[in-house]
Amino acid sequence: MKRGFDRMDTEGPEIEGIERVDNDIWQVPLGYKPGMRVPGRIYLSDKLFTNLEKEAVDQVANVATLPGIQKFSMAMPDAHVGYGFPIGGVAAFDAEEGIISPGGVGFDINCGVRLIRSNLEKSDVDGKVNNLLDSLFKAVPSGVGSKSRIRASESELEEIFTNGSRWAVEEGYGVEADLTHCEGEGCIEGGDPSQVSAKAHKRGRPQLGTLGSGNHFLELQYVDEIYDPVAAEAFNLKQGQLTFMVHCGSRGAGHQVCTDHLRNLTRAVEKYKIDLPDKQLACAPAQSEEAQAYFGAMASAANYAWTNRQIIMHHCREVFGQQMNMDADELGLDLVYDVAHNVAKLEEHDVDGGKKQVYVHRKGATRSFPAGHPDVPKAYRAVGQPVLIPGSMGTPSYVLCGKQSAMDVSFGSACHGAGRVMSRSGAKHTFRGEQIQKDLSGQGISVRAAHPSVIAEEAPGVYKSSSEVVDVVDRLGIAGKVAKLMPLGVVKG
DNA sequence: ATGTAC
Repeated sequence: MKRGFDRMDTEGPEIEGIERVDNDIWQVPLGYKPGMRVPGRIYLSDKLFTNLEKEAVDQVANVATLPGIQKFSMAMPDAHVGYGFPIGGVAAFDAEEGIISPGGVGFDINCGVRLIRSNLEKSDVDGKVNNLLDSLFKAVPSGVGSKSRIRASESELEEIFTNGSRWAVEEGYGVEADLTHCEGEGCIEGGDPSQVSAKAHKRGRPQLGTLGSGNHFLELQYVDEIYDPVAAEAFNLKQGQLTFMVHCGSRGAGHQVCTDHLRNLTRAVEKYKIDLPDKQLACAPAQSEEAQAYFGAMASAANYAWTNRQIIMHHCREVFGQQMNMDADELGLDLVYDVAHNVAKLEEHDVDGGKKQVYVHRKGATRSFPAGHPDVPKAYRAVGQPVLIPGSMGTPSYVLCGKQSAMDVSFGSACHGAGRVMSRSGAKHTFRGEQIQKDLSGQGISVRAAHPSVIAEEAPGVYKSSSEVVDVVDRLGIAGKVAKLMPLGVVKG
């Protein structure tokens, strides 16, 4: 196997000081680093353990030192090193005594995934995949700095930042059911456009309905396997069915929000005299002006991301209509669900035998609420929320459903994807985009990309096995496998 | 992830 050149590729068989406490559960004990207020927990199989970076474990321990952290500083099986907090990290902080930190959310605020089902079967697109991909590639601007034809006015942008994807539906980019089939109905309450800088407004205005770059994609897929027939029926999924996935985030607007507020919260660390093991953990007391300003801006960026995915989905539906020569009812391109992978949310959880309000930071982690939870859409209340896990390019994606254990062990959270094992720079040295594209084509998977280098950076070999990651959360009962989706064609940013 | 460094 080809290998890259940087430390992310080194296989570390032993990480001193961490302990296995159960199958797939590793503990970072209080003594691992000074100042830890709670232990760390890393949910990981033996096999994935060989890819675990020591620096990611150190980050789990660093997060455990933050004021007001509850139960454990956690990392999902797809964890790897991130800015301050690990990607794949989950941490909940007391809403009164705790902190809020942009590092716990990441730069791509509400990077997330939506899944669309259809009345079509795989065979219905035989010989049409390439035309569909070409049209999708044209309909959704992609790549770094891409812009759309939509120009939201200042008042429209403020509405999007405040209320999320409802604006898009009211403007005709979708239907009411798209909102009820979306995490939080496409909105985090508390979005505050006045905390979003003029620069972030300016970057966001021309980017509604654009895909972006990196691991973001549009994917034509089919249901290859059903694991849980009851949940699959609730989600309106069946064997052989054509599905469609959108993976993207808040583009330049979210990035700018993170940049702006990191600067502000770095100053707040001194003001509130918070002792940090790593400057990248910049944060402020949850109820402070600075933390609430960040939260309002972060919620705005999250709302922008949901609107972005809503508009992208609408344009893709139009493409399907034209290419398949079918109307909306015939196509049945209904939104199954949309999940955020990078957000902080104010939620109620059971802690120490009582209910508590906490700011749950999920950075590369999916909410995974179980059956019966009031925040699960009514249509899915009997089985749990859909948990959408995109594969890396050319590998399967998974649909899971939220399970009760998630509420007990991970503040209602599960993994979010495969997780990188090689950096982008390593990947560009190791792979050539044209060759990867050819290899995938040989497997029956067509790829379109804004630039070949993106294909190299996102080559299947730079990610862990999504199947292995998903199996860990399934075994732990954090989320249960419902269906496996295989790619037919991909549009990369 | 990102007007891919300020």
